Amino acid sequence: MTKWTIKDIAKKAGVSITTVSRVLNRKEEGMSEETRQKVLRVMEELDYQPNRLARGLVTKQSKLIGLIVPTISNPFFPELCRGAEDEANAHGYSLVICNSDASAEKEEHYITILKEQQVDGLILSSRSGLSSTSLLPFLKNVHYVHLDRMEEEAVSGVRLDNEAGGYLAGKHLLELGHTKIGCISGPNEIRNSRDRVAGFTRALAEANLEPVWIQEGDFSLDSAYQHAMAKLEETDVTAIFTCNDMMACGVYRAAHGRGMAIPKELSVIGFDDVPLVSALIPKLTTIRQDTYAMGRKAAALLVQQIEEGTTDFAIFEPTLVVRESTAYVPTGGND
Amino acid sequence: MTKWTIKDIAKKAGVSITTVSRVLNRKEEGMSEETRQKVLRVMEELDYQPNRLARGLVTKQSKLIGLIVPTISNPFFPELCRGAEDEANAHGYSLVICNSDASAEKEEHYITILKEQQVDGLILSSRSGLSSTSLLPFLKNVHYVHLDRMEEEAVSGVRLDNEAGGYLAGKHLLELGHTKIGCISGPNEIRNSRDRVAGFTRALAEANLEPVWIQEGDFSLDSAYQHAMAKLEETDVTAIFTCNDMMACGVYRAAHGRGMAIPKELSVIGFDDVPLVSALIPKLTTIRQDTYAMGRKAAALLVQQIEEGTTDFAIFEPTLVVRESTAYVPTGGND
DNA sequence: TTGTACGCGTTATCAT
DNA sequence: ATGATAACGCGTACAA
Repeated sequence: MTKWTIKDIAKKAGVSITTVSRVLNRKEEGMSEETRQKVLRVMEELDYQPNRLARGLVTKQSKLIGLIVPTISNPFFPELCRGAEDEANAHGYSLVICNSDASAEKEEHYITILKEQQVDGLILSSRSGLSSTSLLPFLKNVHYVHLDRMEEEAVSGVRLDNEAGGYLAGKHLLELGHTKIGCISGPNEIRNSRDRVAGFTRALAEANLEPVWIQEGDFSLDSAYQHAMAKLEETDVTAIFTCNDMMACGVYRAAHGRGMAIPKELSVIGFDDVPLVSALIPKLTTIRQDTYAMGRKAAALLVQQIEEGTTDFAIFEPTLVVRESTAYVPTGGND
Repeated sequence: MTKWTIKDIAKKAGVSITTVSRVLNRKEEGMSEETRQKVLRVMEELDYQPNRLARGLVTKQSKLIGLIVPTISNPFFPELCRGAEDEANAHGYSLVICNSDASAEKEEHYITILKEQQVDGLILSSRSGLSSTSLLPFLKNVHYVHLDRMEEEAVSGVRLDNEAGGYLAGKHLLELGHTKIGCISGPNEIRNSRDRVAGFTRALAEANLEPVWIQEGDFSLDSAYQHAMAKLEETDVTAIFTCNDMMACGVYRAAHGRGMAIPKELSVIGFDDVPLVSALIPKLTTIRQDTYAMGRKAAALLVQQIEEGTTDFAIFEPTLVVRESTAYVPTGGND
C-alpha cells in the first residue's frame, strides 16, 4: 500500500520511534533482545524501507556520488564507470552518471544539479574546455576527484602515465626492427594525446630516429582513415602508432584500401585496449590501460576523501599487449 | 563557506522564508517585482542552491530515476543509457545507473537501494533469472517500465519487434539468392533470441526452406567462433545469420580461419547494429535497432507514468542495414 | 502582497 | 533500556 515510516513501525511494535531508529542503525548497545526482535519482526512484516532523503537531511549525506563523463557511448568509458560503480557500491554509495558530451555548459549544468541533489562527491572524467580551472567556481563545497581527463595535475584523482604508454609503443616497434614509423595523434589540445606522442618520440629519439610523419587525428576512425590513406601513398612506413584504438581501426581500413596486409606489410599499434579490438582481424596489438581499476581507484579515493578528508593522487602504468597486428619489419623491404 | 539555506536568504533579504520559497518555485503570481528582485539578488550573491533532499521530503519526489542494466560494458547498452539519460534530463530527472550483471540478487539489491533513495521510478533493462515475475515483490510501490529485456509482455515498457528483425534478416539473405543458410542463435532461454530465430525461420519457411543448421550460442564472439568453425567444415552454407553483432565477429574470425572470403564466399548478417560493427572489414550488414530512441522512449514512458499515472507500451521496428558483408550467392557454387 | 506555523521521515540530544 | 523532542531544509495551508 502506502509507504511505511519509522512512526508506523514504532506504533505497531508498541515502542518509540527512537527505539526503531536504534535497531535501524544497529546501535545494539543496550537494548533488550526482546524489543529488538519485536521491532525487526514488524519491519519485516510491513516490508519497511527507510527513507534516505529524510535520513540524508539530518546526517547530511546522500550516499550518492556523481560521475561526469564525456559520453558513455565512447567505448573507453563503460569499463571505467563499472569500476567506479563497483567500488562506490561496495562502500554503500550509488552512482549518478551524467554525460557531458565534453560541453562546458553541460558540465556546469550537471555539477549544479548534482550539488542540488546533495551528492557526497563528484568524479570528473570530463573536462571543461581546455582547462578544468573554469570549473573551479562550481566545485566549491563539494568533494571531487579527477579521472583520466585533466589538463594540469589535480589535487586528487587518478590518471594514466600516458607518456610511458607512448614510450612502450615506440619501443615495441623499434624492437621489431621498424625504422620508418608514422604516428596519428589525438587532438593536440588534449594532454593525454600530447603525452602519448611525447613518449613515443622519446623512444624513437633514443634510437636516433624520429617519426616519418605525425598526423593530428581526432580520435575517430575516420580521421585516421583519411590520414593513413594519404600518408600510406606518399611515404613508405612499415609501422603506424595511433593514439587510440578506434584510429587503429581507421588504419586497418586504409591498409585494406591500399591492399597492404597487416602485419605482414604494415604493423599497427593502438592505445587503450578497448574491448572491441579483440574483434578485429588481426587482433590489435595495443597499449592497455586498466580502466576498470582506474575507475575503482577513483571511487576509492573519493570515498576516502569524503569519509576521512584525505586527498590523494594515483598514477597508473600502462602495459603493452602484443597481439597480431605487429610483426618484425618486412624482410626484403625497400630499405 | 558553508551551504546557505532558504532561511539565510530570507534573513539577508529581509523577507520570510515563504517569500523565498515562492520565488524559488516560480510562483510569480502576486509578488512585488521589488522583493522578487531583492531575493534573487541575495540568492545570486550567496550562490544559493536549494537542497533537493529537503525538498523531496515534502514534495515526495527525488527527481531521480533508477536504471538497471545487465552491464554497461556490453556495447548494446551505452546508447540505450544515453537515450534514457537525455530524456530523463530533459524532464528534470537524473539517472542512477546500476549494473546487475544479470544476477537476480544484484537486481533485488539495487531495486531495494533505489527505492530507499526514493527514486521516482525505475527503468528495468535487466531480467531476474528467467522470469521477471520474481521481481514483482520488490516492485511494490514504485513506478517502473521494462526496456528491451523482458520475458512476458509487461504492462509498461518498450521493446523491439525481434521476430520482425529475424524475418528481415532471413528475407534479405533469400533475396540475395541464398538457400543454404546457417544460424547461430542466442541462449534459448532468452526471449529476444527465440523471437529472432522464429522470424528468421518464418522467412525461410515462406520460401519452403529451412535453415541448414541452427546452433545455440551465448551472444559471445567465442561461442559463435566455435560453432562456425565446426559447421563451416561439416556443411557448405553460403550465409550465416547471427543473433547479435558480437557473434558475427566470431563468424568473421572463423571464416578467416577457414580461408573463406566475406562476402564473396560467405555472407554474414548480424543483429543490433552496435557501434563497433562499422570498424569491421568488411562492414557488417545487420538488423538495426535504434537503442538510443528506445532508451528515450522508455524514459519518456516512465516520466509520463510518474507524472500522469498513465502506462503505455511501445514496440520498435527494426530495420535492415545493408553494408558489405552480404552479397549474392556465389555463382558457380557447388549447388 | 507577505508571514506564521506545521509537517515531511529521520537522527541525535537529553531525559527518564 | 527506552522515550520525548528538537533539529535538518523546504513547501504550503492558512492567516494577516
